[in-house]
Amino acid sequence: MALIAGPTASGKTALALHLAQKQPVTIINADSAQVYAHLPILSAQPSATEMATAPHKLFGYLDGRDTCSAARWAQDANTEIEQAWREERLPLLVGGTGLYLRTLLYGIAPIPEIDPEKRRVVRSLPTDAAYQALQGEDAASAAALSPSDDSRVKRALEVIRSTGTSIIDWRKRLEGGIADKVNLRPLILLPPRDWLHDRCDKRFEQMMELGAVDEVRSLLALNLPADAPVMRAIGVPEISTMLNGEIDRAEAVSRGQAATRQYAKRQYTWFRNQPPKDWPRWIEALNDSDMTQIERLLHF
RNA sequence: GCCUCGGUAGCUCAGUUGGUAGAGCAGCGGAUUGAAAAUCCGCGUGUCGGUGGUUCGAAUCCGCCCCGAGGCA
Repeated sequence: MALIAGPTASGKTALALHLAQKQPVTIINADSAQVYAHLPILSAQPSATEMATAPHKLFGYLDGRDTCSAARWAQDANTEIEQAWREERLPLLVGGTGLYLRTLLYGIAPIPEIDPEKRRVVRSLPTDAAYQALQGEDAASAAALSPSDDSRVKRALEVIRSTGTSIIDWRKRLEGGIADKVNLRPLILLPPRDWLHDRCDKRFEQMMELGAVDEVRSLLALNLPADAPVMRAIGVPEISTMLNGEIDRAEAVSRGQAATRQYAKRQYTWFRNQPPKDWPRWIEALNDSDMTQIERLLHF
């Protein structure tokens, strides 16, 4: 199994398509926004033409009413990997969601599904109230978190309320990882920041030209819950604000570009520090002339 | 040509009676265990347009010059 990871706009898709010319592969999406069906443009899914050149899996396969999760994706990815093997194709994972990839490879705590009603109650709490509750119900977790870390505070609270066990105890076990069952050939793209920023800026402008606004308009018409993950994909809040008439197009573009750069930076930090040290890092801008060398790194 | 206003961080701007400067945004570093394109933590990065002067001390006061906007001609 091969793996290409790196920040947004680092050229992962182009690289994957190039590699797909070299040997039979199944390209498997490892990006948490590209799993949803409603934002092919804004989430930067490969185009239909691109997808026609090789089997593509887990792109746009979920409805926005669904909520993906690291564990859900890892399970689906595992299924696709095994299917690819049966077809004698190399699974080629491509994406920028570090947590998803980590879960697939190294597993995750076996926490049961959260009671939906308890989740609803927890999520409706203001952050400080949730933190106060957590201090009372799971002091150890509370002590380990920043009181303003809304999503982690609420996750810890829903876990203690739904399972009766602290998330700290759950996390003593990791289950489901496939790292020791696969021959992994990973590559991390960490191109120069200036180059990446430039590509982030151009990419968002291009998305606007390709119809991102219509895409968001259609998404809004579905009236999905405000906390649906697809609703907070980069560009959705910015373009929604524009459609409300609060900002003009130029401002929406500039905010969308900034959000893209900030996201790329977070991914950069993740991929620089979280993956094993022995995973190769490609730190140059991605050029056609480097392809031979990259193929060698990935054992193509 | 004269008058007025402005020139302080990458951008938009604060800066009280003179004590070598600080906000927002952007940016940078970090965290990340079932919403992760989320969430959170940390960090001012500066010849205060230039130059001469007053002063123990000037972003702040004075002179001259440069640049930008507007007004009068």
